[in-house]
Amino acid sequence: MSRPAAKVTIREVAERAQVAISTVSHAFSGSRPISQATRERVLRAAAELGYDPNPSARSLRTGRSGIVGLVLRPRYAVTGTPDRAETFNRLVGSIATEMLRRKTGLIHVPDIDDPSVARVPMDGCIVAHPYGDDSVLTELTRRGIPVVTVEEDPERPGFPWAVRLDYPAVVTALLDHLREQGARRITLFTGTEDNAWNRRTRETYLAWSARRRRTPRVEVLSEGLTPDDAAAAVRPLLTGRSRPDAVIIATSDFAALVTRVAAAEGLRVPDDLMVASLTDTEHSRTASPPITAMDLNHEKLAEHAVELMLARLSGAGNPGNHWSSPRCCTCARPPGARDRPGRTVRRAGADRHAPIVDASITKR
Amino acid sequence: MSRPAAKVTIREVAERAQVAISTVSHAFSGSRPISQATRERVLRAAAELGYDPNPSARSLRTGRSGIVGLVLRPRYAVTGTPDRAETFNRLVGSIATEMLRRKTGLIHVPDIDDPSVARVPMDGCIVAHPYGDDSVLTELTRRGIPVVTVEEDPERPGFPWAVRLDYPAVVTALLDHLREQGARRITLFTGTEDNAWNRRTRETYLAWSARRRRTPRVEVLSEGLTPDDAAAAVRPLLTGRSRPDAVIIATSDFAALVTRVAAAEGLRVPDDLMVASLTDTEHSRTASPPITAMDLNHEKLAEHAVELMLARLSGAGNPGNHWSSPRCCTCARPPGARDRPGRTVRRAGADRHAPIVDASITKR
DNA sequence: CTGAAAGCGCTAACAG
DNA sequence: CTGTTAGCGCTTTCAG
Repeated sequence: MSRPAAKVTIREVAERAQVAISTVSHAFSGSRPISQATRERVLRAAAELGYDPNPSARSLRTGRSGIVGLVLRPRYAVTGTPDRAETFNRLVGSIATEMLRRKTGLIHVPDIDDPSVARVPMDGCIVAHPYGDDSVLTELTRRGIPVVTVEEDPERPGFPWAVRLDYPAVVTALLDHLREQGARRITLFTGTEDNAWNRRTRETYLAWSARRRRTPRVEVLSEGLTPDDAAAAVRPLLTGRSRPDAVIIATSDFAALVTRVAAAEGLRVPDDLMVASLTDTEHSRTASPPITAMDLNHEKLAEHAVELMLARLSGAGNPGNHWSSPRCCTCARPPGARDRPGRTVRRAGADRHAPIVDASITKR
Repeated sequence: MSRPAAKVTIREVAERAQVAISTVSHAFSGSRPISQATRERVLRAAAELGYDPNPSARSLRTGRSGIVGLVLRPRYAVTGTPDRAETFNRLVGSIATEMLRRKTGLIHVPDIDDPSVARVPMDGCIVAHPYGDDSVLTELTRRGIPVVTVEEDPERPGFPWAVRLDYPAVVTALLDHLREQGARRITLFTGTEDNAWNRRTRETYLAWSARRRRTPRVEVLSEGLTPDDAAAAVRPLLTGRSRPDAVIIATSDFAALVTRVAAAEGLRVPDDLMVASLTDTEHSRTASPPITAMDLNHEKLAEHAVELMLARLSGAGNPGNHWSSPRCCTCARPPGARDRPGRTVRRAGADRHAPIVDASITKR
């Protein structure tokens, strides 16, 4: 019982149970008929010795580890502000929880680009928020590791194993909301991270502006800026004769910062300046004055990404065929397509795509 | 370059480079002298073939995987309320971030008790918030896997590889704060989870009550209760002639709930009833009326747990000897001991213990 | 400095 | 139904 924890192998179990090692193996896996008597003898011997199968040996032999990797791409997600940490934590927590439910190991993959870092045994890998033409996707593909992404790599529009967010719908709703509140000149402060989040939101903003015959105004604000630098960059853009009466700021911590800058400039929020952000965090939820925010719905993204990964690993040839939970998704809609509110559009070939998750906006 | 991602082995690299496979191995590991010419030939062959060492084969051979496991014990942390999720996410996120910094793989271990679930290759395992006489600790120890815990198993007080929280100091501070605000009858609502959090806070409450010559009043509220059941259980205890003028409720979501129950009973918070919680979440931070809360300081716990784990894996015989970051810790203080504010106590043998992290309270 | 060979512990043919 | 055996891909002696 309280044996000194020496690692006991299948061979010792076989000896003690007086059977061949293959019998022990099969007694556990059930992959071939074993007489009741033998099975019991084996299991008892194993229990007495405290046998525990060596996962590396098993993986080496079978070629599978039963482990899924996770890589979170955004540079500023890990280091950085509490807001970024919150976003990171929410996604990681959701994926971990979902994997736990599925009783499958999830491993945070350390530095896939650094050759000096030890490789990790994974059957597949979830890559969250990839960049355009993402190098990690390239590398994993080269290694032959099946990948599922949370949000698409914007340079790989045809990649079918991506869970997408429906940006056009939600960003349009956000813009319409601001407009209904009286906004006439909306400036978008976008980030420098080249991912779907920045790209799609910008595209949607431009398309909306064109449709509404408004002059778009896009400013770039690096996610890596210090609060002071960000404030300094934003300040001159909030004043002057053509100043905006509403701003959309990608990162929520910068959004909170903008409200302070505005106050310092004598602008009242939201009367003189409405502020909205493209990610929802505690900051945006509790800011005073209030900040309207887009919720990326990490929990749903995670749930679907995990489901998609497991489907892919169990041999699904393409995402659509084996997809089982179209609940919150509009799977029929090809990426980029927009449908009218309340209307479901079905198109040929659409079932070859992974689902699109609905984001939402919280109006404040 | 864009080879069809067939897994290439060390043998093929050896063939292409016209060397023995052991030479290839050593060319990568640098564990024996290799001539410059051969090394280059090997590395080029590897690059051309897209060689990627098989981690399972390596682990099988070396006996180490370079991966650390993570198990989060509290039953209600994963499923359950948003508050629990936040607590879970914060801890998981912090540990993941810290492990990433250390370029070491972190794996969420699925269901260690369930024999049908595939084992996972880990060199060590971090167990967060273990129960008293925790079965997972027992099992891991039996398997000979080095363990570090976040908070101690209350039934294993001598276990040195535990990062502890300084409950006496912070809970006493919390009680003193309530008392200074005028609280005369403080009731503690404790949970049913048998872990350090519940035990230590209760002990401290009882000790404080004895010291202050107050009659302690402890009520038990299972963490698994639905909000409705929790409300129903709490309601009668808030009223009556000997009703408390302050309550400390372990879980913050129940704390928020108590404020609602109190309001429904016509009690004003905090005038008629002060409310404090033993964990800090967005709920407690933003509740109105305000909730004083204890912050478990997950980030620091995580940082220290990871550091301790890596120290243990690199052969540290005991925690104290290899401990390098006593910044926020009062390592000299044996578990349970209290020192006077602003005074550092050093005791013999204290360096054999892992650090004690300071929690804090946020007064609201 | 390099090669040959022995396994790490397990699974999956293939024989009985 | 059970036993024997050949490796999975790698590291590490031990010889040259």
